[in-house]
Amino acid sequence: MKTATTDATPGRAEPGLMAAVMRLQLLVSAQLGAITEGHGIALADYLVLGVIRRSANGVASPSAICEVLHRTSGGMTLTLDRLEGAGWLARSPDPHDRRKVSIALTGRGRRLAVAVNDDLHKWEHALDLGSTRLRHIVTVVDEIADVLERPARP
Amino acid sequence: MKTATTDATPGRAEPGLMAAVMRLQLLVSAQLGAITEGHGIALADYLVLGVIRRSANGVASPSAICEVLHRTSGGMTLTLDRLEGAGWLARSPDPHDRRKVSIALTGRGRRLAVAVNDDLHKWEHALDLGSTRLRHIVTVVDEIADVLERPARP
DNA sequence: CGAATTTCAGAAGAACTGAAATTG
DNA sequence: CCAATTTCAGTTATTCTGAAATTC
Repeated sequence: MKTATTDATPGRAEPGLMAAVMRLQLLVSAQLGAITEGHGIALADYLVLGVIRRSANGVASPSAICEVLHRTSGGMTLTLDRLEGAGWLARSPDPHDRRKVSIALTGRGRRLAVAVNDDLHKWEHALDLGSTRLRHIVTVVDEIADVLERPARP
Repeated sequence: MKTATTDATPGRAEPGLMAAVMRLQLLVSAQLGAITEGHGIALADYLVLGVIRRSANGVASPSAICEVLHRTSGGMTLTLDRLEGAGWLARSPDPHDRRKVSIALTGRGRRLAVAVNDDLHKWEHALDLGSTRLRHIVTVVDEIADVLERPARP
């Protein structure tokens, strides 16, 4: 019976999408983190600002942010408290449904997010990939993400 | 002249390698985390096992692991304590240089790592990308990682 | 003695879980 | 009354920082 192990060979046997993506993830986290820290914000916190900035009308609800970033509501409250305290975002009550809260960036928050974003673009350019190549890469990355995003088949 | 501003338009203006990679990162973390948790180990801890398993002779030093995973030595000591306590790895003194310590997986640790790896492969297959397409994707991901890995030009 | 490697002690910060409060 | 949304309280687990110990 040999069906037990899928991979008995010690060396690398398959392409290994996961290993590749994990390696990319570690490198990206380290470098993006360095960029955001340079602006005085943690990567995880910048992601929150980014989600808000990219939301419709620049406004998002806490629960929507939770869903995108895979975080819990309780933890997000703390994070939003911190970011609000830093003056990067503001809460405001939803006029139509008073259970809800709208989160929007403040001027400072938007400026920070844009500044970080600009650095990211510079960083991309410094990679010195051709723009054609860049577009191709982005297409492929988006493709993987699309596949991962579609609901796991039941 | 259009080269000046990076992004004045509200909508999406550029490919945005970073946004794409970040999205991928979030999706991958969530799904890989779910897989490792299913085996009773956190993703971060599994990464440590993975680094050891893929090291030469299946042996690594704490500092080498730190470098790969961008962690501090103090923190790694705690992590190794935990993983050793769980019976997944073992420390042994280096015979040539007694300042050093060698970390190797135990049988249980290796079995766990292999089991997780098998699940990752199944998961990859379930994505149902053609194997040609898969190889292409891996190639592209590796290419980005290679670019990021080479020292930031001075 | 200076450098390298690991570990220890203490602390901080972030996130989660479960329950409570408010509103639809 | 039930569901949805956010917040609160308490806890837990993980990591970091800085210094100490050992050895080259």
